[in-house]
Amino acid sequence: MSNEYRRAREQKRDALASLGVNPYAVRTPAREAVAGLKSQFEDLEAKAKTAPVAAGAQPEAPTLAGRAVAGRVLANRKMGKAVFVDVYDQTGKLQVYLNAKQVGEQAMAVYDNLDLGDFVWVRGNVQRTRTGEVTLFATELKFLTKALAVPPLPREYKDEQGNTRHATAFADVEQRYRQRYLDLMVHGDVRARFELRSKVLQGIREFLGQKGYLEVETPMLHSIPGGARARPFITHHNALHMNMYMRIAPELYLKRLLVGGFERVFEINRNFRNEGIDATHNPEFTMMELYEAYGDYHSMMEITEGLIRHAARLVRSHEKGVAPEALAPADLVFHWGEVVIDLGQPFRRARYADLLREHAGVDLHSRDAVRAKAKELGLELHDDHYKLADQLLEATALPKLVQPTFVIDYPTAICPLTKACEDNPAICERFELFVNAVEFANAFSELNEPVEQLRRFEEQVAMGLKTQDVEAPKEVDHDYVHALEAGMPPAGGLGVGIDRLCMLLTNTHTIRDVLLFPHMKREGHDQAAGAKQRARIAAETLLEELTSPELRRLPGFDQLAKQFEHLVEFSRKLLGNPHAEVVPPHSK
RNA sequence: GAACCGGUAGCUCAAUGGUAGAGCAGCGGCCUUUUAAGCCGCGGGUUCCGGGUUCGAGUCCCGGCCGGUUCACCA
Repeated sequence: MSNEYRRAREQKRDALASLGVNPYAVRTPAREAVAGLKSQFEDLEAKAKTAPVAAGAQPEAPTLAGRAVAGRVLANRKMGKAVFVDVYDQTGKLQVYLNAKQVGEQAMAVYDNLDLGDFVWVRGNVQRTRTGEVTLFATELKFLTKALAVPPLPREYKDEQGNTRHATAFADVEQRYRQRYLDLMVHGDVRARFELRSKVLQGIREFLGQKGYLEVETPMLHSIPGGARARPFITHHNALHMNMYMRIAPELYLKRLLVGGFERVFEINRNFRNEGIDATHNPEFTMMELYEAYGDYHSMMEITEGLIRHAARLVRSHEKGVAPEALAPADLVFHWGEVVIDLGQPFRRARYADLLREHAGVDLHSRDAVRAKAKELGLELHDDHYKLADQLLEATALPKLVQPTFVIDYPTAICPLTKACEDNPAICERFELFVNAVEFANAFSELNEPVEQLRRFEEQVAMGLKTQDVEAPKEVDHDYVHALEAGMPPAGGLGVGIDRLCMLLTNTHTIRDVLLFPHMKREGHDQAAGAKQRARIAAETLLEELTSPELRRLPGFDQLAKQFEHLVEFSRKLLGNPHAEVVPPHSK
């Protein structure tokens, strides 16, 4: 039985309590980080080696006396009355030697109730053992926390050639995502990747801060979803009696700030899109968006390049343990799966229409040529000419874009928020950055003409209604148009997918590996249970709506209410007679 | 949404249709500088779930759940 393990640990927990030891200690005495302690010891050794020794005198073994560390015990080697345990903290592993003579009988009684996975604090003298391991010889032991579950054990060892090897522990990909805490506990490389992710974010904030950008937070709950083309998550605000949408993009709010007088703003936060999950998509993903008054898509290209390069520097500097200034140009070469990406080189710029001509052999504006080529390639034939052209570009040119490439000058027809080029209204000032065919950034010279913006919004809504497009906006954000009427300076705007950037900079091939807690289907929750849950929420929502006075006043309400009585009755049966769950919340 | 692959002890993995095993971890014992410590002994299983075929199913068949990969869709 799996309970066997837990039972043994519970018994030890109780044994600790009867020894007068709190198995979940409240306070931890002062301590040092393992890595710092180890390097201090090595410095001491280096000094001892060069220090002159008096003739005939025995050189003393270098010792750091009375030092303490705290961490999780993940290995236990018992050697008669001597014991070696490996204590891990965030910075590394330290071997600890325990012996009744030095640490005392009481502490050894505590040790007897120690399991792998428990947390301890130890104080003692740091020395090297005869086998060469830096070791803390404990004189004090304090028990900190009992782990009732058995941890998966890290297996790191030296092979015959003396190389450090890792044996697989906790290899089930699914469980590693679901129980990321165990994955992190066991896999140092996973922790390292998330440290690098933090560096990427730090790098971006640093870079933008230096350029005078203000970091802001705009709403995550929107009453009208906008700023991108995507299906939103819908939620409901009880007190306000209104539906709300998890934001699909912060764009329209950030541009309101330009109207308000901020000239450089950025936001790093999640966007939510109700779409499928795969190697490059998670329902919530982190986006950096910035807006620069008096900028345009040219200034956005410069800042994109600078930003990515700066983040890359910080990542490499952290990996190599050297200052960013000390990095060589070759350090900005990143291996990403099969390909090698040089982020030190200036990014290529290529016109949309030129790429289409080069790789598909067609003119962007020629309906017949685009359609014929798409047909030839067996693409789904979209009615909309420029959408079809976009698919054609995606199928032909994008896979060829391995090194960072700004694809510039998009057709205006597929860019509702972008300013058209002055000399050609069919083309607009937008770019997307591709690396190895993956979209990394999207930017444009922002459309700031209220009348034109309203026209495009209305066209989108009308088109969406006509084509039953679930992703098309359902409503025009009139307040945004009002904001533009108040006057927004010419501006450049940029969005960078942070998760994908982290994938590139950490040589990772699925977005789940750069997300601490990627979304997964619920376990042990079958379709029937899921359907019941949804039905209950639907019933509750409807019941709440029925209590609203506005609805009661509408003609036909009585009939609706009567019909609903039946629905409630059936619901009760269906949901297993949970009376309490289907009683109208405000019914009187 | 489709195809393929996978799910066995706490962890990593075995097991031609024929009594479900090993290493680590656990429990008991020996060992005072080990390090994937070692040695002796002992426990440990809803083989993802539900059906079916069979004298007999971890294994074969059908359905379902969860995951991975590729494709499609999406941006």
